[in-house]
Amino acid sequence: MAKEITIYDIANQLQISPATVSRALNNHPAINEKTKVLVNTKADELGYRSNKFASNLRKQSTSTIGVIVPRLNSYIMSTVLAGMEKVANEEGFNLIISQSLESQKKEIANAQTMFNSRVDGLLVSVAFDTDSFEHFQPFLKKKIPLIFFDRILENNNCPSIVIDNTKAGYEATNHLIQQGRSNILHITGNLQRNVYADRLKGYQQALLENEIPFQKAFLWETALNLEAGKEVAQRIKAMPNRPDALFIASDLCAVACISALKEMGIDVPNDISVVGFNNDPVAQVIAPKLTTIHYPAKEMGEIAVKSMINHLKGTMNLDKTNAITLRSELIVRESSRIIEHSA
Amino acid sequence: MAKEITIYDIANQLQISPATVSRALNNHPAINEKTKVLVNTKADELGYRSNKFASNLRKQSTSTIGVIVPRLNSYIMSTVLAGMEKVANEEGFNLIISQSLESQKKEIANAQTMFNSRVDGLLVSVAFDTDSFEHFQPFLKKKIPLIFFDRILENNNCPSIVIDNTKAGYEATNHLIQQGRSNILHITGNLQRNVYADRLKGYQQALLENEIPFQKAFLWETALNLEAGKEVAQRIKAMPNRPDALFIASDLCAVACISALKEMGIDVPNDISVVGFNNDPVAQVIAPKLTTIHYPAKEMGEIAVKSMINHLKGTMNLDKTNAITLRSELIVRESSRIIEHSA
DNA sequence: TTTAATAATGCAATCGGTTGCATAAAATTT
DNA sequence: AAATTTTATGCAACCGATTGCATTATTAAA
Repeated sequence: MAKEITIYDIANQLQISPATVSRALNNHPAINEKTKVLVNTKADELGYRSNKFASNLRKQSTSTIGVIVPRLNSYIMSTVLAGMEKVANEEGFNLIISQSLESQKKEIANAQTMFNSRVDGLLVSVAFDTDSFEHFQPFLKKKIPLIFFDRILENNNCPSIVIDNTKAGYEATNHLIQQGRSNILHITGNLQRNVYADRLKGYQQALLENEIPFQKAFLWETALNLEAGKEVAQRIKAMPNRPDALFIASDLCAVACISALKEMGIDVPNDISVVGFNNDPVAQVIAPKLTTIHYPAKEMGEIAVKSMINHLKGTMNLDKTNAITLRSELIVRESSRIIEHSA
Repeated sequence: MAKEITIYDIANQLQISPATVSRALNNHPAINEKTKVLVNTKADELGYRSNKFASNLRKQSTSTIGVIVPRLNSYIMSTVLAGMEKVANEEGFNLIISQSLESQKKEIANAQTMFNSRVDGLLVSVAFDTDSFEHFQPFLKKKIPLIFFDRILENNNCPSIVIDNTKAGYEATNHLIQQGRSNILHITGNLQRNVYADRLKGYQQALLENEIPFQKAFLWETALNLEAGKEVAQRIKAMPNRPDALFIASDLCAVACISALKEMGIDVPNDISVVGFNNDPVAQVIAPKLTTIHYPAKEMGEIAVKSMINHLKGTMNLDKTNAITLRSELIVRESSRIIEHSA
C-alpha cells in the first residue's frame, strides 16, 4: 500500500513549512499566489488528499449533515433525498442518512448516532408515532441547527420546511365538491402528524364553506399504504350508504384502493371520485388517472439542505425563521372528473 | 455552549490515565472489570461522547461505507438503500450515499469524493453510460474493498452481488411462450449494462429453445422510464404486425405502457400479454395486475453491506469471491394470463 | 521467602491538519 | 537612509483518542 501523502511531504519537498502548505491549499489570503500555485501543483503531482479527520478534529466541524426520515423507500422521501444529495454534493457537504422506520424508538437511536457523529446540522422528518422532542434537545443545547421538513414537530423554535397542507387539503376537497360530490370520505394517516392534521383541517374547512356537515364516521385513520388501500375498499363495499368521493392522503394508498374498488365493480370516478396526494408517478399510469396534489419533494430536499448550509456558513441566519412554505398544486385528472352521470 | 467532555476529563476525575479510560471504553481485555464499570459510569455521568475524528485519525479507518447509485428515487434503489441503511445502522457503520444521475461523469466525481472521504469500503451500482473502470482504480490501489451490486462492471476482480438476470429473463419469456405467445417484443435499457444484457440473453435463450427466431426489430432499447412506456405503446400501435406479448425490463415502464395501450383500445392481456421486472408495488395496483419478476432489493442491500462489513472486520474474505447471486422469482398475475381467447 | 508468571495500568509518541502569534522580507513613507 | 507599514512565512501548540512498550501490583510456583 502506497504511503499516504501529507502536507508534511509537500512541505519537505518544497522546503517550506506545513503551515504554509495548509494555508495555500485552503486558499488563505495571506499566502502569495505563486506559492499557492507551487503547492497545488506539487500536491497534484504527489497525489495528495486531505485528511478530513485531522481537519475535522482541529476545526471541530464535520461538513456533514444528518438526515432522519421515516423511510427511505417511499416516493416522496426518496425524491426529497435525491434533492438533498444533489445540493449537498454540489456544496461539498456529506449527508448521513438514516431511517426511523416509523418508530420513535428507532428515531431516538438515530438521533443519538447523529449526535455522536457530530453532524454540523440535522434535518428531520419525524416518525408516525413520535410524540416527544426530548431526543433533539442535545442538538439545541450544543447549538447544532435542527430543521424539520414535511413531518414536523411544533413549538420548539426550530425552523421547518413544509407545504401548506391545509390549503392542499382544502383544494382537494373543494374540487370534489365542485364536481358535485358531498359524501366525501377522508382517508388519512396518524393525525398527530402535522401533514395529516392539516390536510384534515383543509378538508373540514371546505366542507364548512359548502355547508356540508362533517361526520367523524367519514374520517378514517390508516397506515396509508398499499394494504390500507385495499382494506378501505373492502370497508366501503360493506357500507350501506357509500360515499361518493374519497380524499386519500397518499397516492399509493389511493391507487390500491381504486384498483380494489374496480375489482368489486365500483366505478371510479362515476360511482366514487378519488383525489390522492403526492403526485407519485403511479398516479399517471393507472386507469383512471389519479387527481392529486403535486408535492414539490425534490425542491423541498434542495431547499432544506441549501438553507442548512447557508445557515452554517453564516450567509443566512435561521434563528428567526419559523417556516418556509413551498407551493403545492392540485392536478386534476380523470379519477375525479365525472364523465357520464348514471341517469 | 457546554464544554465537550473528553477521556482526559474522565481520567482526571477518576485519577487514572487516559490510556486506561480509552481501553476501558473499548472493552479492552487487559482492563479490570471494576475499572470498566467505573469508567463507563463516569462517562455516562459526564455526558461523554467519543470523538470519531480523533479516533479515525489515529486508527486510520472511518467506519464509513460509501454507496454510489444511479438514482436515489427509484423503487429498486431506494429499497436497496433501505436494506443497506438497516444493516449499517445495526453494525455501527455510517453510509455516505451519492447518486450518479445515470451519468458517468458524475459517477467519477462521486467516486473521487468517496475516495477523499476515506470510506472504508465502496458499494457501487453503475450509471447507464459508464464504460470505464478507471475511476475505481484508486480504491484498488489503496486496497479499499469495492463491491458492485445490481449494475456491475465485469473483468476487474471485484466481487458483485446480483440476481441471475439471464435466468429471470428466460423465465419471463418462457412464461409468455407457455401462454401461447410467440411474437414477443423485448423492451430493455442500455445493453451495455449487465442487467439488461443478461435479461436479453435469457429472452433469446427461451426463444431458441422454443424454436422461435430472434428478430432484432423486436428488441427496443429505451430509457425504461414512464415516458418510454408511453412511447413504446405509440410505436406498437403504429406497427403493421403487432407483437402478442411484451417483456419489459422495468415495471414502471411496463405499467405506463399498459396504461397507454389500454387507452388505445388494445387489450392486455388478450391482445398483448405483458411481463415486467422488479415487482414494484405499482404492479399490484393496476388493472390488469402485472406479471413480473420479484427482485430481492432489500435483501440485496442488506447482503451488500453485511458482506462489506464482514470483509472489513476480517470475518469473511471477499478476495476470492466472484459473485453472490440472489434468488429472483417470477410472479404470475393477470397481465400475462389469457382469460378469453378471441375465438 | 524468593522467584517467576500473570494481570492491570501508565507513559508518551502518534495520527495530520489548523491557527494565534511572532518574525522576516519587501514595499512604502518620511 | 531610517522608520514604518504591508506582505508572506514559520513556529509550535492544539484537537482527542489509540497503542507499543515499560512498569507496577498481584498471584502462583518453587
